[in-house]
Amino acid sequence: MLKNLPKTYNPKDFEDRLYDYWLTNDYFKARVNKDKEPFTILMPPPNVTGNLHMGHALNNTIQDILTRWKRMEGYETLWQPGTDHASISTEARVVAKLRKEGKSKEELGREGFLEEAWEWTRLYGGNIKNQLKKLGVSCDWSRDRFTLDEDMSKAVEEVFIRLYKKGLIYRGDRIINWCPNCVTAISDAEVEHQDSHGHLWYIDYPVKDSDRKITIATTRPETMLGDLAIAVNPEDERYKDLIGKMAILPLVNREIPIIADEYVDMEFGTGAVKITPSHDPNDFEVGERFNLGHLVVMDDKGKINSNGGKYAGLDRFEARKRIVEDLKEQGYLNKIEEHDNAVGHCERCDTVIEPIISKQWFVKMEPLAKPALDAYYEGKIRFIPERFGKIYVHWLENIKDWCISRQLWWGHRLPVYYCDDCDEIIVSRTQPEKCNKCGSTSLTQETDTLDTWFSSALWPFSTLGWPEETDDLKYFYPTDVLVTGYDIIFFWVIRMVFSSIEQMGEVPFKDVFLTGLVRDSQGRKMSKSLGNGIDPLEIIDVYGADALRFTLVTGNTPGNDMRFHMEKVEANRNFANKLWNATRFVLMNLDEEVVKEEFDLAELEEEDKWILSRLNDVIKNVTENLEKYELGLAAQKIYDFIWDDYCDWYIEMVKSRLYGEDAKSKAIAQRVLLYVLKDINKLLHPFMPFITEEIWQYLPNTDMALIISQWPKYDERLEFKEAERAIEFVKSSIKAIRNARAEMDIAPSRRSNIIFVAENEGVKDLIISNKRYFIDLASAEEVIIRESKEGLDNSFISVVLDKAEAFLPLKDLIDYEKEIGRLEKEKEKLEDELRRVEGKLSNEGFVSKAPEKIVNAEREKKVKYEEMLAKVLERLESLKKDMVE
RNA sequence: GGGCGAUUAGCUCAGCUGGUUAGAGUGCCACGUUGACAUCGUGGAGGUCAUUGGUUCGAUUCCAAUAUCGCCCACCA
Repeated sequence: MLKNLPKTYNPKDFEDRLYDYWLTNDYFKARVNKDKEPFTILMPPPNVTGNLHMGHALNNTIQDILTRWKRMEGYETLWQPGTDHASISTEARVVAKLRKEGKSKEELGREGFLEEAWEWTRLYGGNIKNQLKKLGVSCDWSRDRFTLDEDMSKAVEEVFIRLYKKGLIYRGDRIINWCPNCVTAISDAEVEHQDSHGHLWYIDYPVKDSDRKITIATTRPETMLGDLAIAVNPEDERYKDLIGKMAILPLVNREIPIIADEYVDMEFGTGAVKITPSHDPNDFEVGERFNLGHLVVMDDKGKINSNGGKYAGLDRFEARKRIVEDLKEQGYLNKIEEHDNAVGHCERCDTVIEPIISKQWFVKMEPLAKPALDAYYEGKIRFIPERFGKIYVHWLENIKDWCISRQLWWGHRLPVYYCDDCDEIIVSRTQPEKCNKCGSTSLTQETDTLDTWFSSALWPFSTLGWPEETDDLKYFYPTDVLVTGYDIIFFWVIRMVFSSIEQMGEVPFKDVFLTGLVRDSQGRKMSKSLGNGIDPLEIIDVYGADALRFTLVTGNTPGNDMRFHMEKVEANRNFANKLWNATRFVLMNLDEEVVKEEFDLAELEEEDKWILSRLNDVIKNVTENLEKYELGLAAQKIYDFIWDDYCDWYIEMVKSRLYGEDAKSKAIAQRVLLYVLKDINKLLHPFMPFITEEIWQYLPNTDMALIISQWPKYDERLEFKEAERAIEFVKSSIKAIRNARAEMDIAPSRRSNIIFVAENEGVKDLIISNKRYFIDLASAEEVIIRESKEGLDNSFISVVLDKAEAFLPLKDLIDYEKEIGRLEKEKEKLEDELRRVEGKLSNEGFVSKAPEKIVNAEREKKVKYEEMLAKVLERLESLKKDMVE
């Protein structure tokens, strides 16, 4: 006797156990194997101290589906996991923790602080990995990497040094984005522009040796402390005579020149603009052109520094208020206008960014961007969906140099040493003994660390052992597909592309599958501050990982945001339950001895052929969908096949055989049931790995784990188009009969004879050979075939079918009015259809230009509808006549 | 200021290269305790596929414009 499944589907009973089972059997492990094609996916490394959120759940589910599917297809699959040190974020959290303890970063010093940070990482670092495991991810944990691992760091240094030697990394004074809260420079990508309602302050600057004034407009009046000029457009008639004169900076009484530069827009404001080279990127450029020099008036915390005179020490926003007050008081404030503009905010802490001149390290982007663009144009990189290619191109075409130095400690320290005596810069992996210029032995290492994305940009090859030429690297690189959120294209995707092309000479991945955002049920972004986040782990706890996974991939297309509804998770849990119970049913009806043999093609009955043929189709379509990354469609097809075809029809059709006396027929049914069930579990496995593996363990004749079983293949011997047509006829007839009965309020339990009158021998045979289904599924007492309609009067319900008519003798129940109503409805439906078809066919253009196949199909429909309509009309007339009498 | 996406049943969404009686889940209504499943079964109601043009024999599907919502990019002080 076969062991059967527990009575209720309870994912908690087996999900963790199966994950351990897969792990201990090394099924996730990838090895260089020359006999197989490799398939590689890089997991976007989550923040090491982070927690699993729906975004992770979504993209890791997708990656796992692809990985499991490819593994079953026979590829040597590597899904490379790892975590990211997330410098700014982690450092901020450690700093916050220290603050709570009354300590500060500075007190502890660099080493002490790093110890704390490592401790923190050890404490929380495992969380996200364990959470991912709950989801069922089949990545190779034996290859787990952390961006601060020694070999990862080695790769980082190597790339830094190479780029420096090539002149692609430089140090310089540039306007960068400064976050006064994080106290570090950040890159352009890390700045978020937010529209805000602000003001435009018009300030009068007196012109020296004149009674004239020149009025400028500014959104940041506090920066006037650092003004080094006023600029006007050279073509501007209003100011031509002032060019070359000096203006007097109000409040500080410093003299600044009035200069002319094309950059000034005559239409905006007053056409005159204050130039603050140290606090504005445009002004910086003007300053360079005119050699204005620099004057920084703010410190790293966003406070006015000693160059700000009496305002020194004030926070920038406080200073703004005071300066405006003072200007007003002293009569310099001309007017204030409402003004909307986009203000840069720190992507991580939401603080208003301060553009400020600062000495930082940069990657020269132009030479790196070019090959990355070419790769795209040459089709070496493909985006799914395609539209994101435009975003990629646009960013690369407008790229600016990448500021990579951060004033943080948690991260990769720049491999840079400065000579204390001659300021020589030495880039070296280890501390040089002496300065190679002046010979001084007094050298200091750069204190800055690198942007976190500098290290994750190398992930595609650093994880495979680069710069060593490892076998892994040769075999698994380049990777096949990257699955990530569209919000990370600039941060990560692009940087991996140019870094990989530069170092490896080849793109890091062929396809980029972009996911959308998972929103809450009201369409809002899930966020901590709103408190509307849904914890994937709680969902898994209640409904199981399979239900969650299925929810995340169905009814969703790449790159589109989705809303998360609990009802959907529930529906998918129900689906799992359905499969569970279908399996229970099958198992309790299998004879172990019987199913040891496979079914014989010659002995198949009609519905066997039908389900096998349908399965064959599903295999083909699902595989095609997966190849095109149409995961949602693939999932839907499997779902429909299992629920509709297998459970609702095939199992129901086969029941009488299982309970019947015909041993041979019964045996075949058992074998087909099992055969199809096995393939169902295979097809569903990538999507719902746990329940399918669990079921697999109970199925007879399975000698290995489902996870490493072979993906089903389309088999042309199992294509039975004729049987499909036959069963489709049976199904639609049963539905029509059920429908008629329901509309006539006849309880399903009340059986009645069904009398068929067929129009030709073929249909007649079809009905005879499928008799039993009408008994089992359409509440037939007995199925009777008659040659003509004679005697089938109005005491019978008439169900008009294609090329046949069914009659249900329900004399005592029949309600003429109801029956007329039902047939009227049928009539209208047919008439509508007929009108549509006739409209088409009477269209000259359609008949002459449309493909013959389409035209013929319409012609067939026309005949069919006409025939059916005639029958309906005949019946209606007869009924109405009867009514009158 | 540029670019992009969405608009299909009450709700959430599929619908891939133009031809289907436009689908699913959920919700709603009616019926159902048949030996896998009430986390179920059977049936039903519910859509002029945002609007307007265009291409075409034929448009939910392709093109253009409009409207509404949303997103991304951008140094107009």
